[in-house]
Formats: sequence, structure tokens, C-alpha cells
Amino acid sequence: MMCYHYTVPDIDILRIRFEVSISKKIDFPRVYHVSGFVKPRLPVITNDAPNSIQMLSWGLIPHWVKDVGNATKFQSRLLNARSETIHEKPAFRSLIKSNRCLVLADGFFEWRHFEGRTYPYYIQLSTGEPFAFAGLWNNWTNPDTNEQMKTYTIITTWANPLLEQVHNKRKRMPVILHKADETPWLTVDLDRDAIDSFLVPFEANKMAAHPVSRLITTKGTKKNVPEIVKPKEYPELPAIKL
DNA sequence: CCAGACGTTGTT
DNA sequence: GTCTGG
DNA sequence: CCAGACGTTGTT
DNA sequence: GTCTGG
Repeated sequence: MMCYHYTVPDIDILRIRFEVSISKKIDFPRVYHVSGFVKPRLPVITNDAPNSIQMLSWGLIPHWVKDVGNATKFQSRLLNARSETIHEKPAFRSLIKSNRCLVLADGFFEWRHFEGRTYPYYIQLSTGEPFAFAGLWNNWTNPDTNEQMKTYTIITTWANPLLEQVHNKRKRMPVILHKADETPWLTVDLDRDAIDSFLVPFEANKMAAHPVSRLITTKGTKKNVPEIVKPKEYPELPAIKL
């Protein structure tokens, strides 16, 4: 896949892990689940302000979008950007050179399809540590109000052997950066090959995945609750083997 | 030249 | 089958 | 992505 | 803004 649903640590854990300052105006508790389709504002570190965390709206709006109606359409369609075509697509090719960012998280959700049913999984690093997805950001000006709106998208790549089995329909996964690559990713003057070297699947043996309940796709329930990431046994579901 | 798309999924 | 809402 | 809806009429 | 299709 892709990545349309993820989790975010609380502000104190982010401050320590990413060694950044955070505006006093920004404060939020842990996010146990957020869906990109509601255009949430979430913590991101951009290359033009690498020492601070900002709240950006998930779903990229290219600078040439002319009105709010189209901006909304683009947002829900540009939650992800394919790494394989990111240097060519009009929406991304200029941003990949100059507007890279870290999207702060500590887990994400994907769906496994098995015998006609859908099983949600929660995926983390084996250590449970926070990490950053590789992302692109953009500053869009609403022509009607002149208001600025910063938005971002998460870059995807082909699935590693773990995600091939979990996200078995699409076999894609979000790009997770190694900790040592986070600062280099935000360096402005990277050439194309250097950029591409980051856009690869994270090692499967450093990740863990477990099935969770269908709370995540149940209408009318609160989803930002600890139970949503709790492991759930499905007896009919074969184990994943690496 | 103008008009329209600009994306990821999944599905075929 | 296809669209909308989350 | 998944889940759930998928319509017209008339009336307010 | 920039590219593609007509």
C-alpha cells in the first residue's frame, strides 16, 4: 500500500527522539489512530525548519491548485506519492528537490486479505521506537483568503518480505527512514541518485506486525483509543513467516 | 493554439 | 459496479 | 484504504 | 506551473 492510517507518539516522546524544539502552542496526546481521509494536522519536520516540529495537514495540495474545492480533491488523493515516479509526476517533481520532510510516527495500519475477508494489521519497528516516514511538503495559498496552508504526503515504495504478506493485495509500504538518514534526507542539495537511495523498503527483520480488531473499520466508534492497536487472534488466519 | 490534467489505489 | 464518507 | 450506500416525490 | 492531447 500505502499508508493511509498511522499512529503518533505524544509530544514529549517526539521532542526527545527527534531532538527538536516545539512551540508552546503545540501540544497533543498520543494518537492511537488517524485516517488521512479526514485531512488531519499532524507533526512534521520540514527541511526549511529542521530544528522544530510543525503541524501540517496530511494530503498534499500542489501550488497550482486554484480553489478550495479542488484543493480538497487533491488532498484526499495525494496522501501518498510513489517513489518510482516521484521525479516525473507534476505534483511532486519540484518538491522532491527542495521540499522534503520527516513525518513523525510510531506505527501504521495495513489490511491483509485472506479468503475473501479483510484483516487489519498494526505494524511497528521491532523496538517499538518512534520513526519518520519520508515525505514531501508544500505551502499552498488559498487564493480567496490569502491564507497559507502547509500540507504533506508520505512516500511509498515496494513492500519488504513482511509487508508483502500483510499488505498482500498491493505489496507496497511507506518509506521509513533509518535514524541516521533523517538529517541527510532534509539536506537541500541532494542529487537524484542520493534521493533515490533513501526511497527503499525498511528491513523486514527490524519490523513487527500483528492483527488487530476490526474496530478500525467499524462505523460510529471512537478509533483514537488504545484498544485499536491491541493484538487480536483470528484462529482462521495463517501465521506470517519470514 | 487552447483545454484539461496534474494521483494512488485496485481491477481488468 | 461505483461512489461517498471517514 | 474499508464500509456502506446506491432513489424520487413532495413538503417544510 | 507545466505538460499532453487535440
